Amino acid sequence: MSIRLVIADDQALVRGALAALLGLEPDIEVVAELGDGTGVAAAVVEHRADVAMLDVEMPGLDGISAAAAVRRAAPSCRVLMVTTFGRPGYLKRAMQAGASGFVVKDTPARQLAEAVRRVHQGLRVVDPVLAAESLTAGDSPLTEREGEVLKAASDGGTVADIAKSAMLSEGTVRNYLSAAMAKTGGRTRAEAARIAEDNGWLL
Amino acid sequence: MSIRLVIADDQALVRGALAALLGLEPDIEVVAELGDGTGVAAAVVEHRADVAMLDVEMPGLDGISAAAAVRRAAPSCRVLMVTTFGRPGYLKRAMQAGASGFVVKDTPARQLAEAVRRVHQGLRVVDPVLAAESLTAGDSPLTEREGEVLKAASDGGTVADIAKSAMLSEGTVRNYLSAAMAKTGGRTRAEAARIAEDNGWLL
DNA sequence: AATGAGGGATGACAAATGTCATGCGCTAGC
DNA sequence: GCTAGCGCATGACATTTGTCATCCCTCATT
Repeated sequence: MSIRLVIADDQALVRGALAALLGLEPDIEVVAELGDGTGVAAAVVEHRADVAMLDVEMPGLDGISAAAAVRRAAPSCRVLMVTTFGRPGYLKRAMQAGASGFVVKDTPARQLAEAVRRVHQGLRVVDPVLAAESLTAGDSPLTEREGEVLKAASDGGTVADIAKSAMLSEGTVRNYLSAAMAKTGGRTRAEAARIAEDNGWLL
Repeated sequence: MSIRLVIADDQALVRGALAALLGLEPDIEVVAELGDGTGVAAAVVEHRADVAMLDVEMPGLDGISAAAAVRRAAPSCRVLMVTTFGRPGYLKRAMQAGASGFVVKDTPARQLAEAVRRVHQGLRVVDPVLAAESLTAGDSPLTEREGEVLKAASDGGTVADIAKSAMLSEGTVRNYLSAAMAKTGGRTRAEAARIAEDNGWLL
């Protein structure tokens, strides 16, 4: 009985290539390919998938939320996250969302099928380096609002822009940015945003 | 006689998956896989490759420079760029560096093998949407120094940081940033950096 | 020889940003 | 019932940015 696998990744080329790679394995069957997170849970149910392989960065519903949706809709289906960026915060939140495994896209291709099998057997698959990082830097020190404001700041607008988009006064925005800078250790809002981004604290 | 292909992409999983996908084609033979740009030209020569498939974003030598190196070392080898980001400036510079094709990673997987074949036959393969964009926004309006400074600014440091890293006075840095903001249309240096980045003007 | 573009710099000024103290209301924990 | 933390806001203040005029030097074009 082969493992029924659903693959979601926004880059069609990568998605197709991963499907081709895993389709070569005799014990794995790719039953669905998706380009965003919105339809994943439904596809898992429809195809009675055993494992869902999800990218974290996706348009529509992000991989973390999609993982949670899958767990709710089909508790027997395991989730394996596959991501470009090995961000501590992503790992932590993926696990909290019910993922069983977390691999970065620069692990050797040979290990991928093995990761799928392990996850299918109920084991956890986590990059050890990332797991260690996640222990020290995993939790976001930012409050929800601080995160929101910092995220709004990350594409370079002025305080006035951020205030408008977050429905806050300019002074409040500056206060949140100041707090975020203190907590992240950044000396400008841009630096703070970059640090938070790298740690997977934004989304 | 099958097409001898060299693949370079920094993400091992993607690289392996692409190799698997293309390896399924009867007329394509993957003769080498690289994780960065530095060894590409040598590998092309060593394996007498017909086509080199290069990612733009790579550690060490970036894909554009690697393309130029390949053309110098083996003029008969065609270059197909494969990239995550469809940035007009990348396309333009890739073509100037001697690439024959440019596809983004969210084109359907089926078309990839076809793109390789077309490139091998001496045809050009370019996403039409991107080609159009490249006509309007392709050329960087920034001077070399402006680009350098903007790039240095893009990870969020202060003017003092940038001045130190570029060996310039703070006033000069501010002048360059000001010029870059005027040319890109950004209202802050962060926005200018984002715009330049999106257009493929930095690197 | 003159022109213009780019690299580099200074100084002055206005606007934006970052810091801090302070205030109020709300909710959760002790 | 008190305290602490968070959301939200003001106002004042010092710094940092961004803008502009102006200068010098070099190199390529005309």
